[in-house]
Amino acid sequence: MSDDSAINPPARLRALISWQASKVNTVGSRLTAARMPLTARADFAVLAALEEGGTISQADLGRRLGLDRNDVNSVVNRLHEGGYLRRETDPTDRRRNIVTLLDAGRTYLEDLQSLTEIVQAELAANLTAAEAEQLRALLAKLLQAHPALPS
Amino acid sequence: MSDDSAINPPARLRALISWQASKVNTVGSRLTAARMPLTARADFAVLAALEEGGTISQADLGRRLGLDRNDVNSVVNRLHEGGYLRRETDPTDRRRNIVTLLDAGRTYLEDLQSLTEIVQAELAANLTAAEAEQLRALLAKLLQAHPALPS
DNA sequence: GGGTTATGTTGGCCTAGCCAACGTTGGTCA
DNA sequence: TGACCAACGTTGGCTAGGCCAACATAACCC
Repeated sequence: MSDDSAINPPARLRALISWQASKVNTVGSRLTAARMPLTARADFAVLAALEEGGTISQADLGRRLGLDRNDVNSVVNRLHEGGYLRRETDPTDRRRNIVTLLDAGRTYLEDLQSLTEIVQAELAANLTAAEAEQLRALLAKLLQAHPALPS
Repeated sequence: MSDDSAINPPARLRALISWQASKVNTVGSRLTAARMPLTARADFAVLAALEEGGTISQADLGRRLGLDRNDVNSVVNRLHEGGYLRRETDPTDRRRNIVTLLDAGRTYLEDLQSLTEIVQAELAANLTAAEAEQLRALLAKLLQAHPALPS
């Protein structure tokens, strides 16, 4: 079998955290796509932010999630059309749309949580629990030094 | 300053390796884009594979890099038009295009290597050298359990 | 009261990953 | 040998994601 040698990526790439992260991201997308529509990832992010943050504006959602305003907008549109959240203009600041999680959104969130946990387990299948925790800690520490949004 | 609390992503997301990897990938893209055109990443991958693997076919390139055949094709097109590599049909198997790195490709590769190292340092700015090495090892171990390509 | 800033919204661009289909070529096996 | 099957390169297209620009409205500041 020459599979192993053929599949091995070049050392110059294996040395790059950015390349590895890109590949982990790709594998995660594939595992996710096997269990839910890909757009459910963004849904999950917004729902989780609402569940944790309560009623917040779309702009705040974007800042917490590291998403652009217009991208938040399209996700909120989708979730609103699905009846998962309520969207109303903030009476104290009429520029803002404040968004509130509805009960349907909570159940949707928990459904996605279950599927997500399966995907995480598959993704980290080769790691012990301690290694997975270490990996999360290192990734978090790396991310801590960088802004969630470009500007 | 309510920045810290506002910027913090929800715990449900922080617990996901896939979400963290996606964010690291995004940050890496941003840092990369500040130093080179984004397409140079794919160039770098192909050039590195050629430098390490010698003369190989496009299909082999795809397998080593985890890229789809048509994506390899477009990168090879770009590099060929730039005069960085030679592309000829394999005399022993006329289905294949075998691709060879040229001198211009080597210098281009080294140029990208320099820029890439800067980006890696910026990306891992918050990690010690030991932590960065640990992170690379954990990501590699995670990736080991997954195929580079879907099918 | 005038300029600046934040917000939501629309529209668009590019990269990346993926899939389908086609013609060509090589391999298999009946 | 001939007929099917697999691999390859190539073209074309789809989706998601990250990003930017522009606009109107609304709040803020001095």
